Parts: sequence; C-alpha cells; structure tokens
Amino acid sequence: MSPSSRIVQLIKTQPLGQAVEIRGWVRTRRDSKGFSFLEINDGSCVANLQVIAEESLPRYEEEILRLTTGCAVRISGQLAASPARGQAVELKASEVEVYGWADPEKYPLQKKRHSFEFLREITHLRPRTNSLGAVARLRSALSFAVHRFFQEQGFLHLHTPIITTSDCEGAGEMFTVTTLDLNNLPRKDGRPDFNQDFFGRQANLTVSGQLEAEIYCLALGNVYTFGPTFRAENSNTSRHLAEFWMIEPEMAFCDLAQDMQVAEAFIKYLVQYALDNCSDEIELFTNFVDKGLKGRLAAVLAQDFARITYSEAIDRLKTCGKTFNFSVAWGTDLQSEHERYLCEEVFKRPLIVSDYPKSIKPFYMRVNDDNTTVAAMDILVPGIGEIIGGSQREERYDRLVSRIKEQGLNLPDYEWYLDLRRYGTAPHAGFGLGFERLIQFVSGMANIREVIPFPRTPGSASL
RNA sequence: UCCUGGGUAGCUCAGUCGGUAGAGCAGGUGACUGUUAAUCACCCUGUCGGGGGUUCGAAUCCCUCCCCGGGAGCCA
Repeated sequence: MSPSSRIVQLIKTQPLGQAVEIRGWVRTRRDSKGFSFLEINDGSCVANLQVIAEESLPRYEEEILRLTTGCAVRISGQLAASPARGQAVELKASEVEVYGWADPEKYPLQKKRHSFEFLREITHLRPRTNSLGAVARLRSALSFAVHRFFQEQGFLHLHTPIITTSDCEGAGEMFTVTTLDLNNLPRKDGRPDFNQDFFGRQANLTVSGQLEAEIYCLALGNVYTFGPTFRAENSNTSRHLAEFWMIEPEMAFCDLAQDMQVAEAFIKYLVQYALDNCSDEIELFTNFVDKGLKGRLAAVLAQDFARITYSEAIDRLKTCGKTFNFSVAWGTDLQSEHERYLCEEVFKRPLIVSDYPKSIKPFYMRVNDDNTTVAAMDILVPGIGEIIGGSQREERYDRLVSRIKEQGLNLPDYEWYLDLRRYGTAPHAGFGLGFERLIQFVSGMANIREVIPFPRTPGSASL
C-alpha cells in the first residue's frame, strides 16, 4: 500500500504541520508571483486539495508551469492552515512528480462545466468530473447500504441466475444467449434449433430474479437478490436501461401490508444513509443539478408515504376536475400523467398505490377476496414515477393454476413453480427496486444514463 | 416504436430576407496577481451531421438517411 494519504482524510483530520503525500489528478492551475496554486483531486471526495508550489521547486519552469487539467501527479509536502478563504487547509509542496501529462489541446475535459450529453460521449473520461465522480461514490455507498439494511434484518443474500432458461417471467423482452453460429444458424421447422445450442435449449439473460428468489424464500425465509437485469425493450426514456441493477427481496410468511412496510422502511433507510455518508455529494447535486434535492430528501424522511388503493386513485382522478390526455377508467393502467398528478400535486411525497385490477397484472400476484383485484403495490416518487413494484404472491395452488390458464400461459412450463405450492406452500411477498432509479431519486440526476457507469440503451453500448 | 425539438469552432450556442460564418468559454503567447469560474491584452480554430435536390448562389428552402435531447408507451 502506498504511503499516500487520501484527500478526504486530510481534509477531515487536518494534520497541520505534518508531512503528507497525495496522488491524484490536476483539476486546475493558477499562477501567482513566485508560486503556483494547484488543485488536486484524487477521487476520494468532492473537494480538491489546494497545493502551493513555490518557484524554488525543482523543474518549476519545465514541469509545474506546464501542468494542466487532467495531469496525474504525486505531491509531498507539509499540510498547513490556508490563509485565504475557500479552503481550511492546503499543502505546501516540497516535491512534485508528474506521472502522466494530459495535452491541453486534445484532452476533452476542460476547466469548465460540460453538458451531460457531451460527457456521455466520453464514457471513459467522465468519472473524472465532479458530478459523475460524486455519482460513483453515491452509487457505491448506496450499494453497501442495500446489503446493510437487509443483513441487519436477517435476510439472506441470494445469487439468482443471470443466464436463465425459465422463459416464463413475462416481465419484458429478453436477450437470447447463444453460441450458435449466427452466420449459419441451424434450423428446425424454420426456427433456430436451440437443441444444438450450448445449453441444449434456448437461454436468455434474466429479466427478474423473483421466481428463483421464491424458491429460496420458501426454504430459508427472507432473502434478497441484488444483481444485473436485462430487458430488450425498445425503451428510449430518461429512466430506462437495457441493463440495470435490481434489488428484489422475497419474504416468507409475509402479506402485502408487511411488504409495503418493508419497502417504505428500505427507501427511508437508503435516503438516510446517503444523507449521513454522502453529504458533500448531495450538497453538490443540490447546488448544481437539482436545487430542490435536499429539501425533497428531508421530506421523504419526515412523513409516512401516502397510501391509496387503485380504486381510490381512479375515483380521485375522475373527480379532481383536471383533464388528462388519457382518459381515466377503472380497469386500465394508470398513465404517467395520472401517477405524476397524484404523487407530485395531490400528495407531494412518495405514494404507494395498491390493489390493482387482476386483469392488468401478472399471474403470480395474489387474487384478493373481491376476486377482481390483486395484492399488488407500486411505489411512486416525485420526479421519477415508479421506483418499486411488488406484490403478495399467489400461494394457493388452484388459484395459481387458473391464473396461469387465464393468461394463456403454457402450464407445463410452470411445474416447478407449482411444486412450491403443492408442497408446504406459505404466504409470501416481495418487491423489486430499480437501483438506478433510486440513485436518480437520491442524486437528482435527470437521466438514468448518468447514474450507471456504462449505460446500455437501444442503439448504444459504449465499451 | 410514436410525437416533438435539435445537429454550426475543442465545449455551449447565435446566425436576419438565400449572398460562402460569429460570440462566450477552452487552448496558445504576454502582463498582473494568496489565487480559487482569477483578471487584462493579443492570437489560433470550421466536412455548418451524411447524401441528394431547387437556385446564378444554400448553414438557411425541399427530400431522404443517421445521431442526440424532451415527452409518450413498455417497466424497475
């Protein structure tokens, strides 16, 4: 391990008068009479460390005065209180070593703000910016917090398959995984012959770990998955990715009410964790990305999520006197504009909508006693919309069979799933949280492509 | 995929009535300065997204394709 300090620690502990060493990248250089100011960022925090480089240093003219944005350096010296405003401490350099130059005529990152659209074109360089670096730290922190929340509550972390042959998930279009020669595709009855493929059958990238999670839930109790998820939908929006990360808890002996409780506690825990551990990042986002961010996050913690059933939502939308582009009718899905109105204008906080008509929801959701709705819930947050979708699962064998048939699905495909109901079935429930949407919510970033390091979207997969 | 707005200097954008392109920032040079979006002066920079068409003449008008933003659908 190098003897260098990370800047986050130096700023926090302020070891004045001590010899320290840092390694990082030059953000900017400003020259004064007899010395230069260097701003160094090492990725450990939002803040740069200001370095004073006197002209008496070796190679001052040849190297230090040539330092520009992007150069990688090692600097040792003494940490001192800063006499000027803007920073508490600064580093009086005694040695400056340049690891790598960055030709200012060609280096794309300038000492100014860039549009996120432009930064997307330089995926390999954008984490060197303040905001994308901050997103990376927030993402890492929240990822840890996800595990901490569930581990603290005794959940078991489960790795569900990324390559799956269960073609019965119905959550969206799937990517096929194959080693077949696409230039000379073996066919049978005109269709690709997957019997000759690597797995001897068609395999796809997972669209959800839920069904597999149910298997372990009904053996070990509460479990959660946290892994990549793939949807081959031609979705072109600021909140859809073809490859994204999803967290899916599945809880045994759990009903919809408890499911909602856990989901609400989970989101609040993550928001609180971000406020406690990424305050500088959230400050940055509030100042430069979304002025309302901090207030909104505080409001999330301050009150209970609003709760409303689908039927109540329809009533409210019908009687609110507002005209929508899409008409409101019981039995049809809520449109984006309906959800936004309820969440952002009526309740002005996260909103849980529950008990949707069974006709618009998948087969595995538990049918309510009214026989027309299912025990499903969506959590909507202001600015983003749906961030969680969940339900109590149908644990009754007969009901599940008729739901599978009702939806025109192929019963034999579900034998293993039905076994879970044949033998020792139990009430259980779960939900899926879109990790990137959560990061959008906590960072205020408008486009989901900024909150994942390497976004995959239709027509775009850089690196 | 649909609707809509865009694509002009490294970046962000302006460009009138169709007459062959401009600003700020960045970059270079110099001055000045415990500076911090430093300041001041000077200098450099163009496949006007690609292709086709109309015209004496197209960044500008028409057709077409590509790419990007915003909205919608699908969902997390």
